[in-house]
Amino acid sequence: MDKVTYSEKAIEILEAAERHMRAGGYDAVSFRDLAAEVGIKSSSVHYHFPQKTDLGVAVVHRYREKVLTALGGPDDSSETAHDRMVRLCQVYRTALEQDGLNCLCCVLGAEARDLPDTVAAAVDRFFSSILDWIDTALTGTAGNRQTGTQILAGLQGAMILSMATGKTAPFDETVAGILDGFAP
Amino acid sequence: MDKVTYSEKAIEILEAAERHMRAGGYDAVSFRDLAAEVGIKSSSVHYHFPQKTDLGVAVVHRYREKVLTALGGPDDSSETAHDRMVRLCQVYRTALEQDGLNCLCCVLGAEARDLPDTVAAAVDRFFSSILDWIDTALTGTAGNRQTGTQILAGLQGAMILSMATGKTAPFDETVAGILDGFAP
DNA sequence: GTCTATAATTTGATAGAC
DNA sequence: GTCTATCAAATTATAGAC
Repeated sequence: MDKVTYSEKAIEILEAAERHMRAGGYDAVSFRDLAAEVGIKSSSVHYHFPQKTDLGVAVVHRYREKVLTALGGPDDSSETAHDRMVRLCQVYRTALEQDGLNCLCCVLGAEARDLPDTVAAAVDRFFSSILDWIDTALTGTAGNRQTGTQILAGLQGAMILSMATGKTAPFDETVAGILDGFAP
Repeated sequence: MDKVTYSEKAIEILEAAERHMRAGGYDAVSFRDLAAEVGIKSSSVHYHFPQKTDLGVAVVHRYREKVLTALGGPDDSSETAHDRMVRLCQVYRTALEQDGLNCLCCVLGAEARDLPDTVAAAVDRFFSSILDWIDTALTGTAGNRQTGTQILAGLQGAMILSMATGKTAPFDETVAGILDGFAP
């Protein structure tokens, strides 16, 4: 697979870049700010990630792996589809409540038209992977790709409303509606 | 009311700024680019909108009024709640298909944490106004504020998925799910 | 790996003439 | 209202020493 390993310092840079991107988008990341946060100079950040697009792609790929890991397997037969959707919603809620930050690909997806092509492609791949996960998680239910799209759209939109209003209520209300679709 | 009138040139600037913001967010707008697009110099743009935050707030307010106008009255008694929700979805779809651009407040809401306070407040007001419209439009049905939040979240998230994947299918599939909730 | 130094460009913003 | 001219700051990025 295309697993990549990073030095400790590179990981510090990736984490800082992710925070800034989730708060303000691709343009909210600056090499100088990142450098100051991890205690080096901006030219040293370029050593780890030559171009900003390299950093952007790496952040999105890493975020994708982190989310998929947090989601766990979508095909554990001891679970119901409802269990899995609860977990999906929980992963998003933790991101919102614990970090106080948006989903990375919610922010980048919104400004996708202006993103460098390689970064936009990584964002596209993120959504594709999450939809695949949901697809498998819903196997054997009335769920199909369309249901998965509706669920994912609801989660992304719910995050926007919560970030824009500064309240968690919109997110929770939307999630309640999503999970109701799986109640008996 | 707080209606504001603008000169023709100011309107040209507002329209250009809206396009850039809907494509790439607040930082995608530059006074020099706007100036070139409307055929004047950047210092002349500052004459119309002294600070960038002034421009940002004006764009959001103007967008809100345009969307509310496009939505029309939410309390026409000759319509059903379903009719009104179809119109709401149609307004969003037109924005996506005709302009090829995201909803302005979907982009700005996603990066709300890093926006200047006055701009973030304008985005908050936009969502509040749309939720009020939906609230009224659903009067007399099982609809309440929570249902409205779910519908609005679905629309915003659907736009993100469609912009990020470059396809309209995710939007249409999500809208179909939303409108199904009002079918007999 | 990290540094200093620097280049080339872009940004928001202002002063003052016309 | 628009212009020229300018500023201070920030941006991505590179060259070369240690």
